[in-house]
Amino acid sequence: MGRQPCCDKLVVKKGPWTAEEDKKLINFILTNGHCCWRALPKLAGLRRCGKSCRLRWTNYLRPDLKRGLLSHDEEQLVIDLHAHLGNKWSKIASRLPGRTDNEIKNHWNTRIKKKLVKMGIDPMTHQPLNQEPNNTYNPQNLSSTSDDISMKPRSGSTKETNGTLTEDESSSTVTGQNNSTDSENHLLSNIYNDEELFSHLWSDETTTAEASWSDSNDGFGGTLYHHDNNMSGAGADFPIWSPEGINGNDWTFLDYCQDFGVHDFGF
DNA sequence: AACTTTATCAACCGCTCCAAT
DNA sequence: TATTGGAGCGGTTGATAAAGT
Repeated sequence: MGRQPCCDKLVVKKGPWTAEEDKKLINFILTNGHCCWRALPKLAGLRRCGKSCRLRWTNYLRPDLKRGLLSHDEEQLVIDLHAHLGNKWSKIASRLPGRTDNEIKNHWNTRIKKKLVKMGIDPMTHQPLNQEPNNTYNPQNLSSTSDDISMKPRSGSTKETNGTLTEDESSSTVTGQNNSTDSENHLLSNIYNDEELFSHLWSDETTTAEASWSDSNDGFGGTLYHHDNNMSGAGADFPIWSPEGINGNDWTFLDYCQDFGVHDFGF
């Protein structure tokens, strides 16, 4: 007996989500939470697969999402984390508040990968190209060739035990020029400079960001939403939310709701 | 201006993981 | 312990925009 498909492929709609569908999904989750993704589409009146709803929510509609291009520091952190974790995009994303695994994966494949190759670094091994993976990695060879990404030296071998990195990784630092905002820089530099905090971030325990999301998930009480000024392109047409309410708060979640009609969200 | 190529990103697919039974 | 089914993850695709010729 085969396994039942997650949804009736003949009934479910595919392709880009419409504003109307977004509205239904947001409205339902705000009101009821997402108890069961499989059952959600029917309950919410959507002709979508539960998986599709989950993806849409986690990658696009979630209120704590920070959209727009990754800042230099975020990019640097992704490279660093990728060197430790490999293509574990969800784990990497969990270290970058407001970023999704899909977003990071896309960014890696479309931008970072190319930059690293351009710099003569193998994106998969993080070793210089034309060099055996086991050979000693010498970051000084790279610093002169890197344009806007600098690779930090790997201290010791990459180790991960049950998802928790050992101490010599936790003390690693990220260097490089940046073009992100002062607040981001301050935040990130504090993280990097605080070994204890960084060590904590390496652990698999729930991060502060995740916790804050959890806190705000019960109807988003007390959560501040903001528009990320850095966003660009198509993303600018969609809601940009973050729980911290930093970086200039000129577009709130409620504004977005207003576009649909606040009443539609049950407020 | 028209066409082609390249880049980007939202969304889908199929698989694995893991909790419940 | 084995089975089942939901959730989540990573790879890939396809549509669209932007850049180049």
